[in-house]
This record gives sequence, structure tokens and C-alpha cells, in this order.
Amino acid sequence: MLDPVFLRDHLPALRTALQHRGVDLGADLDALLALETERKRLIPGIEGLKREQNAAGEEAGRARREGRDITAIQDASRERAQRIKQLSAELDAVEERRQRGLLTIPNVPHSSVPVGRSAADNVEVRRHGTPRPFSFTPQAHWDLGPALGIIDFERGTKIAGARFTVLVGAGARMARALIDFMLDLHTRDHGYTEVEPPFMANSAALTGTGNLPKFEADLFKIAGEWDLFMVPTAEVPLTNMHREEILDGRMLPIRYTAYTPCFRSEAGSYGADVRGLIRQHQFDKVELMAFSAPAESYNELERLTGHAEEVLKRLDLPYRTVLLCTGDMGFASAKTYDIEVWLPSQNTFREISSCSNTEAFQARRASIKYRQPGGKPDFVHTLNGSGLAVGRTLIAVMENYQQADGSVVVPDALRPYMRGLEIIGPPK
RNA sequence: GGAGAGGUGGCCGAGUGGUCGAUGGCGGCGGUCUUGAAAACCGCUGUACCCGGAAGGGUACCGGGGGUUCGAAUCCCUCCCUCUCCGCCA
Repeated sequence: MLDPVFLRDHLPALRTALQHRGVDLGADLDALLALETERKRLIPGIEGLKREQNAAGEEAGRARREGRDITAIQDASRERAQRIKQLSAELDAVEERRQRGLLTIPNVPHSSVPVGRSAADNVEVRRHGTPRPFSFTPQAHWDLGPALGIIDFERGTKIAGARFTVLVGAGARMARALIDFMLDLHTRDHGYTEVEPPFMANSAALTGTGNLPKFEADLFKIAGEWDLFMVPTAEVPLTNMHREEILDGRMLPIRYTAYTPCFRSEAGSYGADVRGLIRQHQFDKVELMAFSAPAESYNELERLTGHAEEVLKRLDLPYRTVLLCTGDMGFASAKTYDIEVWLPSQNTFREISSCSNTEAFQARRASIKYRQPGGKPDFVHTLNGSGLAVGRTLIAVMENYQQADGSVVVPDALRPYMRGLEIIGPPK
């Protein structure tokens, strides 16, 4: 959520920043500013009347004890109560529109974010590893998987429909191994606390992260009288761990990691990545999440991104890290790094992680504050990143470690998690 | 699914229409005392918003929302949550 004070004091700068994101909110911002002014006009009047009302109530109590007549006080109070009611209704309407406005405006990009319109304007910041040379034409995972009997697209469709997939045998086991491997890495080596959260979240939680009210179409909603949605990412439950809390500043940073399945309707993505495991309605992910003191949050973003990259380093998968431009960032983010893994069959890098600092954007929506000893409460900064998307990591392993005969070598780092299995060969 | 009990400040726990943001205790902070610590004693100790340069002042909040009333933590309605017993179940 936008800081109302920032809106009031930096309207031109805000307008420019949002233009850089490719959204035109000119009129919205003016309307919002007008609501802000209207709000500040109404509040002092209402509070003044309430003050009078309180004094009258006190006086009535005193008068009644002393046996004096209070009908005059009652009449005046009754009338005042009506005026308060009327003005409050006006204020409520203003507050509601103001709130709705504040909730639908995206975050302001950090000054270090390159200005650009699309993914083409993103900036590669580093690259790690070298794609393996192949003496044959590397196959896509959607050919390798079914041939090895470890991915079954047809049965996924039979059970749930398009964009659902069944992993079988060594495929299912490798997904589980990846989850285990990632969680161990982040808890043991990177200092995160493991969490297993609910896989559904309510509308308050989703509003806190920024998924609601604007992006309900991307979510799977539970039918019936439930205020519940399937989580689109563990970012939602993890960020909401401390919603409406004031944290002890000495506990920061707080770092959580969680494995969850993620559910996305992928509305509006018809035709994109229809083959294979790249874009599914359900996928597994290990998430990294941090609550940081504001002054430290950009250092924390670098650390968190490094923690996600470490997964690929240990699996010996080539990748590059890209700084997203203003036009390609998500709604809640002030700065985002995407990590892209090499996929030989596509001869390109594909996104496998997205690491963002939302600054106080989510903290303001979800009311997540911290307080240093003796200090005033202030909003924390929240950060999140994939560490990593499991399905896409599985794809990357299969494609990068494939051999001429269609078998797949198990990366060294994963073997302890797969009872020493060294190679996944075709079914006998 | 059925029956019942309950949600008050960081925690415990009073308060059932009138100076109640709310008695008391615990915890925390500061001070006195002490060689030091403990104990004892004294003081302070919530959040949000509004006005104000500040000092300070005001309004709201006793699970959420609505209502009754001159006036509500206290009465009414409704929703949410927690606990206990039964049933069911991983």
C-alpha cells in the first residue's frame, strides 16, 4: 500500500514512478489526493462534536445524581448525536474510497531499478556456470519425462484437467528430494526457520500481500461460504505470519522458509507454455521470506537472492541473474531479481526464481511493524523469493543432466536424498 | 454434525448503563536503598488517527460489525474465534 503521506507530499514524483511501471493512474491519484483532503476536513469536525457529546454525557450524569432536570441536555445530545451520525457516514464513504484507491496502486520502484517497458529492458547482472556441450540434440523434458516414465501428462489431465501433471516413480522422488535438499540448505546453511503453513489463506491475508483486491482472477477460490483461497505462493502465509503484530526490533531479521504447493489459475496466459511443466495450475515451491529493518532491507535482498542462487550452484546448473526493469516488476515489488536457469532444449534461460523487496508496501497493508527498545513502532520491510520453484528445477536437472540414451544423471548434491540413486534410466 | 462455556491492556484477572483507557497482580523500564545482587519502597509503562513548529491537546479502540440510550466494556442483534463434552475422522 502506498504511503498516504508520500502521496500528499510527492505527487509529481509518484506520477513519474508509476508511469515508469507502465500504468497510468493520473486521474486516480488526483481523486485520491482530493479524498485525502476531504478526510482531513471531516475528522476535526466530527471529533469536536464527539468531545462536546462526552462532556454533555458527563454533565448529565452529574445532574442526575444531584436531582436536577436533564431534559435540556438530553435534547441537545440527541440532536448532536444525529449530526455526528450523518458526518460519520460521510467520512465512512470517503474512507472506503480512499482505502480502495490506496489498495489498487502498485508499489513505487526503487531508484536502482532500470526504467523500461518490458522484459526486453531487464538487465543481466551476473551469470554462473557454463552450459554443457551436447554431442546430440538435447531433448525437451516433455519428451524425456514420459519416455522415462517419470512424468505423466495425460493422467494429470484426466484427473484434474489441462496444466495438471502426475509425477511417477523417480520423478516424484526427485521432486521430494529437491524439496528436502532446498529446505536443508536454507535452514542449516542460510539460517532460515522452516515453517509449514496452511495451503489456503483468507482474504485478509491475500490483501496483505497485494494479491487482493486486484488479482482475484489469478487465484483459485474455495466454493461455498468459505472466505478461502488456495495459496498462489508461500509468500502469502509467510508474510502473514506477523500480520497485525509489532515485532521486537532485536529479533530482526526474521527469516522463514517453507515448502508449499502453489495454485494459480493462470488466467490470461492461454497459449503460453502450454507444453510441459513450465506453467501449471499446481506446482511445488520452496519459498524464502524475510522481515527486515528498513535500513537493512536492500542488503537483505542481495543475501536472499544469493541464497536462492546457491541452490543452483550446488546442483551445478548454469544460470543468470536479471534485474527486472520498472515495467516488468510485480505489483507489490520495489525491486526484483529474477534468477533464470539454462534449459538446453530451448537454448535459453528460463525463470526459476523471483526475489523481491516490497519495502513497506506489504507491511503497511498487513500492519507489520517493529520497535527498537525505547523507540516508536515503524513498518518493517518484507522480502520474498523462490528458493526455488521445484517443478522448474526438476526440468532443469532433467534437461541439463540428460544423456544420449535418454537417461538422466542424478546431480551429486541430490544423491543422498535419493538413496544414492545415480542415474534415472528407462523403465524395464 | 449435536450440546454447553467463554473472548478485557505484553500476560493473569476485576469490572454488568454514568468522570472506565478501564481496579489489582505479574512482567518490563527508571529511581531510592545495597560493596554487588536480591528483597522492599516510589514513579513510569498500549495502539491508531486528528489539530499543533513544538510543548501539548483531542478522538477512537474492552474479539469484528450493527443497534438501543442523553450516555455502553456493561443491554440487544449478528458474525468470527477459542475451549469442554458427545459423534465422526487422518
